[in-house]
Amino acid sequence: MLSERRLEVLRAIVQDYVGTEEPVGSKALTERHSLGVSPATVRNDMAALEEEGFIAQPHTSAGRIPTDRGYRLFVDKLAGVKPLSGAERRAIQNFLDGAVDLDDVVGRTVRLLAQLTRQVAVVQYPSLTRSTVRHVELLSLAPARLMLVVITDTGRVEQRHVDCPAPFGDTALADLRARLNSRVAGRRFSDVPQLVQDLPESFETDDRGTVSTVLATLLETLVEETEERLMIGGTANLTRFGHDFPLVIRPVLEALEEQVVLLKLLGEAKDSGMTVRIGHENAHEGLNSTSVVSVGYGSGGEAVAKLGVVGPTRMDYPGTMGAVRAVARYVGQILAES
Amino acid sequence: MLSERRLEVLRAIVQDYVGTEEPVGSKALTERHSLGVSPATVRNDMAALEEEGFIAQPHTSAGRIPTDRGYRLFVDKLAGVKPLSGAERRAIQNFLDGAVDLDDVVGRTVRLLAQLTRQVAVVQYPSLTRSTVRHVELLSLAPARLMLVVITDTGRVEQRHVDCPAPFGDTALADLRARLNSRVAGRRFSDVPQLVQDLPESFETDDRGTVSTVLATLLETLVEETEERLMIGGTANLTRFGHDFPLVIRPVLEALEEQVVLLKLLGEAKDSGMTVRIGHENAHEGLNSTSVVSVGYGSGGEAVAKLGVVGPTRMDYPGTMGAVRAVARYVGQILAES
DNA sequence: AGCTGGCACTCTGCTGTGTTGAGTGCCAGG
DNA sequence: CCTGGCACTCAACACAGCAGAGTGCCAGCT
Repeated sequence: MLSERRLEVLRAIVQDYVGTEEPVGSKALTERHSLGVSPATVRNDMAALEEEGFIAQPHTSAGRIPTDRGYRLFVDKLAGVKPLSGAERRAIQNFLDGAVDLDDVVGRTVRLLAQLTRQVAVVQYPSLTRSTVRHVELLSLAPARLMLVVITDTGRVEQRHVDCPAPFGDTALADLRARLNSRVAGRRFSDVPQLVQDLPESFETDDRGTVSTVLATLLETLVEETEERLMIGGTANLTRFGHDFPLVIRPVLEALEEQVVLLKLLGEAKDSGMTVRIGHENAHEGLNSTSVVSVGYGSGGEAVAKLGVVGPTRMDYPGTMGAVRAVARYVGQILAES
Repeated sequence: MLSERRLEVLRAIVQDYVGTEEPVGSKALTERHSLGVSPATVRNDMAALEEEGFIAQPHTSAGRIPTDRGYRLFVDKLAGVKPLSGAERRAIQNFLDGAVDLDDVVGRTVRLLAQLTRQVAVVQYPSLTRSTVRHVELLSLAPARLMLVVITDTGRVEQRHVDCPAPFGDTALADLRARLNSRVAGRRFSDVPQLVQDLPESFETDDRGTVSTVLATLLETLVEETEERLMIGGTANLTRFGHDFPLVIRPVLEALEEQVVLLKLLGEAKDSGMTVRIGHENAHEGLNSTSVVSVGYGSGGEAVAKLGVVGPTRMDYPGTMGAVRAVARYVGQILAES
C-alpha cells in the first residue's frame, strides 16, 4: 500500500499538472507544496508511484504526468467535490428560472454547464420510460388524413401524420379521441399497448382499419419517444484541450456528433450518484483522452435522465464534479415545479 | 480591365491553392495547366493580379494565394456551379425520404450537407412568418391551469402552459377552443392578432380574464415561433481547416454556438438565389477567414428558410455550391409532399 | 507590343551542431 | 528513512549553412 505521503505527492502532481499543463518535477513540487521533505525524497516517492502505474514520464529526464490510473486514484481517494460559491448558485437559479419550456430548460442547462465548467456539456432529455401520457389529440387534416398529437407529462409534444385506409367521419373521430384519452391519459407509456389492444373491436367494421392504423402510429411514437435525445454545447471549449489538440479534437468532435455514441456513454454511467470515466475507461476510442463526468437528474427522487461534461483527462475534477452535481440538482427542481 | 489570360491564371491559382493548400508559384502553374505561355509571362500576370489585389504572397519569394477579392472574382466570373452526379442525387433522395417529421427532415438535411460538402452545415427551420395556423388545441390540466397547443402547417407543434386568473369550466373551454379554431385555422400568423381581438367580449365577465390570458399566450407563442431556429452539424469538418487552425477554429466554434450570430448570418443573404459571402465580407469577426454559402429553400415557389455551409475561404466553391443548391431543392420537395 | 530565357536576389525550410537546463537515478552518509 | 551530492540524459533552443522555390527585372526575339 502507498504511504500517506506518497498519496500526498500524487495529489500535488495532479493539481500542478492540471494547473500548468506541464510535466511536474520533484524540485518544483517541493517548492510549491510544503511537503516537509526534500526533492530527493520526493523523487523516490515518484519512482514508487511510477512503478505502480499512477504517473509516467513523457520521456526520460522530464517531469511526471498522471496516468489515467493516477487520476482514478485521485478522484476516488484524494479529491473531494468542491461546492459552488453562493454567487454561482444564485446565478444558476436565476438562469434556469427563466426557461419557458422543456427545450428551453435543456438548452439553458447545456449553456450553463458549459460555461461553469468551461468544457463540453451534454444533457439528455428527460427519459420517458417512466413517464405518462398526458393527452392524445386527433385532428382531421383531410378526409383520409389525420394528425396525431401526443403530449407527455414531462412537457414533450410529438406529432405524426396518419394516412387512413378509408375515410373517417368526424363523429367517429371524436369518439376515438374520447375513448383513447379515457384509457391512456395519465398512464405510463409501457402500459399503453395493453390498454388499447381491444379498441378496434368496438368500432364499425369500416372504421376498424383506420383505428388500427392510428393505434399503430401511437405505439410507434411512444417507442420512438422512449429513445432518448440529447443536446450538447460548449464545443468551443475543446480548444482548451492543450497543444496537441489537432490530433485529439477530431475524434472528439466526431463522437459528439453521433448521438448514439453519447447516449451509450451516458448509459454506461451509474444510474445514481456521480460517475467519472477517465481516459481509456471510456469504451469509445475517440474519447480515450477525455474524461466524462456525469450524473443522473430527475424531478422527483428517481433519476429520469443524465447530464455531464466531456473534457480532457487533465481537468479540474473537484470543480467539475461540483458544478455538474449542482446543476443536476437545480434542473431537477425546475422540472419538479413545472 | 484584366485580359482573358490573366483571369485564366487567377482561376488556375484558385484551383491549385484549393487543392494543395500551398502557395502556388509560376512554374508549378505552367506545368499543371496548359496555359500556352512561359512562367515568366505568368509572373508578369501575377504581378498585375497582385497589383489589383486579387492575389497576395504570404512573404517575399513564396508563391501566391488568392485574396478574398480574388475568390470573389472567381465565384462571380470564373466558376460555374458543379452539378452533382446521378449517384449523389439518388443518395440525397433516398436519405431524405426516410424522414418521419420536421425535426427529422432538418436533422437529416444537416447531416447530408455536412457529408456532401465535408464542411459545417447550417439549416434553418422553415420560417413561420408566412405560414399558417393549422389548429389550436386547449386542454385542461387543472381547474385553473390550461395547456395551449399550436400546430402549424409546416408541421411544427408548440405548447405552453397557461395559468388562469379564475377557474374555467369545461363548456367554456370547448367554446373557446371552437371559436378560436374557426377564426384562426388556416390563417397566417400575422393576421391572428386582428382576428381574435374582440373574442373576450363574447364571453361571460368571469371568463374574460382567462380568455385574454390565453390569447396573450397564443400571440406570444406565435411571435416566438416566428423567430427562426436552426440546426448545425459536421463541426468535425472544422479540422480540415488547415495547419493554422488552432487560431481560427475557436472563434468559429463560438460563432456557431450562438444561434443569433448564425441567424444574422443567414439573414444577410439574399432571399432568392445562392449567396456566397467570402472572408471579410462576413460581418461577424470570428468568421473572417471563413466563407458562407447559403441558399433559400421552401416548399412552394417562395423560400421560407435558408440553409448553407460554413467553411474555409479556401474551399471548392463550384462543388459546394452545387451540393448546397441540390440539397435545398430536394428538401423543398420533401416539405411540399408532407 | 508582347512573350521569353536568363540572371541575380530573397526568403523559407531543413539539417546538423553545440549548449543549456530541468529533471532523473543512485549512492553514501546522517 | 531522509538528505545532499553527483553524474547522466534528453528535449528545447539557438545558430549556421545549404538547398530550393520563387520572384523581379532586363535584354533580346517575334
